[in-house]
Amino acid sequence: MHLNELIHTLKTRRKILGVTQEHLAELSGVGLRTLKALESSKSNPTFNTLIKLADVLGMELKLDVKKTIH
Amino acid sequence: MHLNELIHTLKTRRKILGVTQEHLAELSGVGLRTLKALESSKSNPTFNTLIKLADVLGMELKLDVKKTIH
DNA sequence: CATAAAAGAGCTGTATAATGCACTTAAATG
DNA sequence: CATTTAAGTGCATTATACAGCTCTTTTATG
Repeated sequence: MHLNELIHTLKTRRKILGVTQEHLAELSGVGLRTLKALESSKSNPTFNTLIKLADVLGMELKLDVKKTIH
Repeated sequence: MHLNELIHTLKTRRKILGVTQEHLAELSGVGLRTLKALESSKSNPTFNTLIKLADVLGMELKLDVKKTIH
């Protein structure tokens, strides 16, 4: 999952939940400016930032060995 | 997946593949100093750094909605 | 279509991730 | 157990993530 895909996933999830950027920023502890920059592809977020957002959105980051369908 | 877990996963995978930090740094384009700091829990890596390492290690980062076993 | 709400951007300061180099410590190997 | 190789640390620099404030643009709503 590359950055654009991840951004899209986060953004879509936020909208599904009906949460504004401002509210998500408050809930997650991530700065509003940071969230805006992230969602508009203006940054390379840190792991901590992603985790904070994912937690509030009921999501999780996973790192797995790639599997091929055989 | 929180940071310590992710670090452990990366480190374990690197060792399974029998790759040194130095070699992984070269292959991934991540600075050796950066990799050392990451593996010894001295940093909060960026998404790009994680992707670079995951790619070389045959792994992938995923962001999914949490599921409960029901 | 006017107004309000949300999203995005410019400017800027601070904190820290990324990096290289040199050195130390730990682990592996003959 | 001496030597080599890998891993980890201190120091310093550069780049940039994070943050808040303000303003603009876009989207939603009456």
